[in-house]
Amino acid sequence: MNNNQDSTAHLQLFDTYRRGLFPFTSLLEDVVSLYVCGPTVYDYAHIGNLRNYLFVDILRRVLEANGYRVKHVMNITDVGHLTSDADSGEDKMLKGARMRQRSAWDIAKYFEAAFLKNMQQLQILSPTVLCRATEHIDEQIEYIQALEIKGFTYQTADGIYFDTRKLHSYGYLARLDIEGLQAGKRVDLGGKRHLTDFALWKFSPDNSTEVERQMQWSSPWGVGFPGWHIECSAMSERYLGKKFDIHVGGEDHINVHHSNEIAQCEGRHGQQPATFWMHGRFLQMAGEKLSKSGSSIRLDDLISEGVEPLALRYLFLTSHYRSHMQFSVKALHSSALALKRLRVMLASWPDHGSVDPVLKNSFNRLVNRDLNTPQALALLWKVTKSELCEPNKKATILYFDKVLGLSLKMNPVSAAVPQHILQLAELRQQARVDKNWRRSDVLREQLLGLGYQIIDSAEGFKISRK
RNA sequence: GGCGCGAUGACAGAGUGGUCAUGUAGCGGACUGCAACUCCGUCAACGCCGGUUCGAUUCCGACUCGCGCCUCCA
Repeated sequence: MNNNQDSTAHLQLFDTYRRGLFPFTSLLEDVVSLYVCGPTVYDYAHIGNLRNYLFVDILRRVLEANGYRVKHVMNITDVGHLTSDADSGEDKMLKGARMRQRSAWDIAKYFEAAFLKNMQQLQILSPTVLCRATEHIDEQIEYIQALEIKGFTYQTADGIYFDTRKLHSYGYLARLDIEGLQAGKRVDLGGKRHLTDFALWKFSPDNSTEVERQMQWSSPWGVGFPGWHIECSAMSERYLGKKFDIHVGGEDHINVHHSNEIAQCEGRHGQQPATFWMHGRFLQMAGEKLSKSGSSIRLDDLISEGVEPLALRYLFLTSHYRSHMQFSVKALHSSALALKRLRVMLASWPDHGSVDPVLKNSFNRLVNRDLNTPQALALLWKVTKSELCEPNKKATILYFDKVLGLSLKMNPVSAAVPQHILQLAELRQQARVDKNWRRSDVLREQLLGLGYQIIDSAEGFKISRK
């Protein structure tokens, strides 16, 4: 909407379903309905998880920059496999040790809060609706009943399953080769009829030797809990209807989770739920993906090493969301430095300039081309070196920052400096006046060790966090 | 075994059939008591082999290497 410019300026997004870049048009005139597969809250989010939500945040901001209001729904998967039976080893032992004496419900609540805090630290806008799987059990049961009535389900010893053979289109999103999969299957089918069939409802183990599940509900099929995929279908429909504009998730969801969501929706309504399917690629470290169970890095780890959260945001924006990114502390530091330099530069420029219309246009064009933040950042740096007057540079860059979300207006130099630090800095200044170079160098080293950097100038000195 | 993705300078990472990405680092210089900050200047790349083309890092094909999903995972 309201893109009165040429066609290249119109928002274009990559749709996994059609495997290509397409002009974005919304179902309703000025509202975009967006569903995001949120976190499973059984552990801390690592920075790879966070990258994906940052991608969503950019999408949201770009949509808003295009004049849309965004109805942004994200689920919290708080139905986990947090049973007391250890069916997948060491990871759960670690969790148990960390969270000893706490129920599955408490754990979900705890990690949800930790996740939301990370969102805030990265200046990721809150969804307009945040919905928990455990609070929508009725909708899920109803959804399964609807599928049952249409004949897409069957029962096995451990649950109710979706029969994927009943849908000719199954797996189209992932371009799955069903026959090939079947031929090369590596997993035991259990009671399933076909490899791609999946659980809609799982029965609680009624074996008395096993400790009772902490999270379970009664249903028409018996006591149990919902399958992995049904929550997203049930909740997206609840909040956005059976057809909405954009569905987002990580690349790992293409093959299974989203294929199954589509299957559920096609089973019930005869159509797939979203116009656009968008997927963020993984962050990697040393060439490998990060994982919740293996070695991973959390935002809190970085913060405790003195890294500002928004430096991570900057780093992520230097790559495209559809590329794998190699994370390293070195790269993070280079981003932190770049970010700081931008802020110092902006702080030194006068306010009350006006946004340059040509550059504004170029910026919008870049982010409208499938959220090309790397090029948008490159443009930003070009603005700093452009012929514009300083107030206008500043206004233009702050306009960019509405999408980038880097708090470029923050002035690192004027940030509060503790009194004792300031005193040291003044002692050093006095030593310099006395030409006591040795003493002044010692004090400078000391301040640096405390994380503060002195910037000398003709008029005196300034001090800022390193 | 099935499906898919990638290979760009020291690092991170865009992009393009023939002109510069960008940031950090490096190098040279200015500034400085010495530094830092800042400023000016500067080096540097497109995995390998063929093909298409006047011309390919960019298009096509083979190869090598790497990665993801198929099992909870963004």
